[in-house]
Amino acid sequence: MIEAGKPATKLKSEAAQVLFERGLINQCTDIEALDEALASGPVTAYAGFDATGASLHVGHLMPLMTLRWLQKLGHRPIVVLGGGTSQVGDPSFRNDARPLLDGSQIAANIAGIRRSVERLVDMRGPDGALLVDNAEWLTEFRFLEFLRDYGSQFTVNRMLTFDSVKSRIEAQQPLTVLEFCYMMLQAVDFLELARRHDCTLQIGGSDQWGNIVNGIELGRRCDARRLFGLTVPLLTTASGTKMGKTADGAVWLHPEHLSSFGFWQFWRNTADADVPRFLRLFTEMPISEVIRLSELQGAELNEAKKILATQVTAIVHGPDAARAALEQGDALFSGSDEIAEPTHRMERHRLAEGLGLLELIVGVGFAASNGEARRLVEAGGVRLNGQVVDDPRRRISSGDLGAEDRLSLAVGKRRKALVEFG
RNA sequence: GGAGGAGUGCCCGAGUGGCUAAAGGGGACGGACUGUAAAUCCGUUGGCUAUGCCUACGUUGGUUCGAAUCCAACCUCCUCCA
Repeated sequence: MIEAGKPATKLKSEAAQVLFERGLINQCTDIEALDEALASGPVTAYAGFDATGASLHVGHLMPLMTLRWLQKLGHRPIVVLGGGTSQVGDPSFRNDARPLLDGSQIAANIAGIRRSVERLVDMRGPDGALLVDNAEWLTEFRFLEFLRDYGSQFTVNRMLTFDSVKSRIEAQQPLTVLEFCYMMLQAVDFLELARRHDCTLQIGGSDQWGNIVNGIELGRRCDARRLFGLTVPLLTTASGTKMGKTADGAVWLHPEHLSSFGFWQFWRNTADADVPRFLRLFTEMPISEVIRLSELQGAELNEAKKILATQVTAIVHGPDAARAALEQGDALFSGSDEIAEPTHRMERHRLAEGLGLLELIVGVGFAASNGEARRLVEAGGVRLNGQVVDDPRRRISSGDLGAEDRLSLAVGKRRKALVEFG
């Protein structure tokens, strides 16, 4: 087993080298043997995603990037959607049980997750990546059969030693049998994929180590198979917090939960110290280019951040969305409040009715209530046609309209609108 | 089944009859500085037809001139005992 950060002993396979230099390897059960396997022919690798949310988020990006690289280098990815395991809930490193999901929620979540996955790995063609749902086999088992076939291969003694459940037990928090069996289910997944698709490598987050190891063991005991496990690093920011939060919560991959521009902004706002690492992990630029960009200093790093944002957005949302986001970003921060195209439309007669500034701010969605809008105005954060307005009672009249009956409204540095009255 | 403890604003958490739209912290937002970074500093952080009104401290009722604060019942969670 290797730990992250240790220098790569001469790796033979391109795949292992790439994953290593990208920083995608945290731990591996047997890097030499895996390297050997990757060098001698195509390897089938899988990563699983439970349907705990309606969309994947940036935390899921690392295993997906790993699969993407493997695919690019001639190996074959399988993405497992946890339609079965989601009915149980992974207890790993959690001090309380997950709320149980019902079937319709799981189905809806899987549909959302699938769309992001399809962008990241190529499912097309006979050699394309495979997308499978573990409900396919997990729901088929009968209880006694399952216990006899697999329950006999696990000892509670060993299961209790895993860090992933230790804290729960030490904290004397209840760990139900249902949750406790999760690791068996994931182990069976691996075995099943090995049998069905000759899958020999499982990739997961570092919290999945225990679950992965169980699968490897099961493969050895049942079928004398040689399986491998690889974990990707936990994604944290330079400031030490678990990464992936914005004002509205997690940084979702699905455009319905976070717009492609919002996604782009997230990466554009990366802290300086995170830029080199993120370029490696989340873009596919040659390492030489990554290094060049990483060496930029001071304000020049902003260029690197834009490239980072655009590259990641292109991977997750497509090149067109990435380009549009870049343009939108440039326009937004060009210094003026001018935007080329109207973002909102309002009925012209509202001017005659005495449209208030606060109403306008709420109308374009920059504040949730008049009170909030009022505070923004009083704090001097609101600009009308480029001029700061600090009177909350200000009314909008036709005199405020410029060419084509438009006016610009901006709140803070990053929220700008062009309203057209027609 | 028995005994005790807890449920407060986006989150954590103080508050045990009026001065409480509720300390403090976090987060978020706005401002200054700047590079859309980090650090720092300042301000704001329930709603409204706004010198007033309404809604809010698990739920429902009650005591009181007046309750987040007292009482009762209920719901949820936790701890200990059986």
